Amino acid sequence: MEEIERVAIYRLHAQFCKTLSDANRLLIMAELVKGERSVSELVERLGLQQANVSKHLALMRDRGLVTMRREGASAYYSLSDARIFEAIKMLMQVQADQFERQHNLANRAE
Amino acid sequence: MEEIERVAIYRLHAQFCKTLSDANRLLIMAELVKGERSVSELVERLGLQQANVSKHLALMRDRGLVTMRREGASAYYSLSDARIFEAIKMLMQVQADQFERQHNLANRAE
DNA sequence: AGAATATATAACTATATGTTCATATATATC
DNA sequence: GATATATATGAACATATAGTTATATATTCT
Repeated sequence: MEEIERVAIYRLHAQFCKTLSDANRLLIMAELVKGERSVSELVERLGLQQANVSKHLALMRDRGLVTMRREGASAYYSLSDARIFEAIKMLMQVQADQFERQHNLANRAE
Repeated sequence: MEEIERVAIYRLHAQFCKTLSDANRLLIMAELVKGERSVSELVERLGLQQANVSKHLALMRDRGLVTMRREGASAYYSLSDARIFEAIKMLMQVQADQFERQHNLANRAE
């Protein structure tokens, strides 16, 4: 693989990862992993502004993390691929393990 | 789990994910997954500025993604947990699959 | 001690991003 | 067709972040 192509791929993937790097978007995904939700359901459950939720969803849709289904005036969103939340969980576990390790070290130091 | 705590956890995790959301940092991690590297090795292989690499490494170290070992004047970095790159690979695969799916749809439409 | 090498950091600039408010668009209901 | 409801979007602002240049710190070698 050429170096230029390689860099381009990582640039693209960085943008994909950037979509995971906002707390509100992670909360939205944690909600969607339970099942399909409409915008207003997300607004109500997460206590965010409607415009804010719509914007996050538009971004996530652009980048292929969620899909949308229209039903009347409502828009129902779902995760496009279960592995996305699998990866998130895996990373959260790494972080949790590190936190615990640090905690143990701190205790042993007392 | 309380809602406030839940949000705090996702905020922390978002910061962790944010560390994955830069192309140069992903390139650094792709290099480190092959094995320990010094700063100058990374600078040479990736063609980035030394100050830039040092900054990214400092950030990654702060957030627990890499560990550092000093040897003389050199600093050797490695990934702190193999699962980090596993998660990255998983997400890249999701993206690759989506790309392929879109490509197939485009071909079928011709 | 002084020079050379390796890494880190501070200051600065440019750019990207999240949030909010206001408004637009689309669908359903009367 | 007018009104209400659901969602999307544009403008504006504040903030965060990446990259660069210059410099500081630390270590090795002579």
